[in-house]
Amino acid sequence: MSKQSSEIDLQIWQVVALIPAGKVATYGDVARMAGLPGAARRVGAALRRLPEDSRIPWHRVINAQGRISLPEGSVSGNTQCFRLEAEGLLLRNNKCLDLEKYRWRP
DNA sequence: ACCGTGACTCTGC
DNA sequence: TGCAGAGCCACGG
Repeated sequence: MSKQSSEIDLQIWQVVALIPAGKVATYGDVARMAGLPGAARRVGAALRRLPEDSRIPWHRVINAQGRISLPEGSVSGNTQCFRLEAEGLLLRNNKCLDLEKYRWRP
């Protein structure tokens, strides 16, 4: 891994770390707040590189449709779903949540 | 430097 | 509501 790419990952992780419990942000939001407007895909890549034991609340990052972008049934996907519910977020139809209600607006 | 890739997003049919 | 297409950005081979 190059030093610069790690810098961007750190930037993204720092933004994600700011999302309060009970709130969520979309990949696009995180990218914009990290100074990388339009680089939503880059955010996903950064989260994928997070260490397994990281305390960064990566589960609070969802897609623009209010749904979990991880494959349904995957270990990480279930973990994200579980953690969101643990924070009191209601998943409509068991997979969709109300962005208007839970979206983090700094 | 070129090209394929992806935990994305928006538009249109 | 669902899916395909086309932008999108940065990375890695």
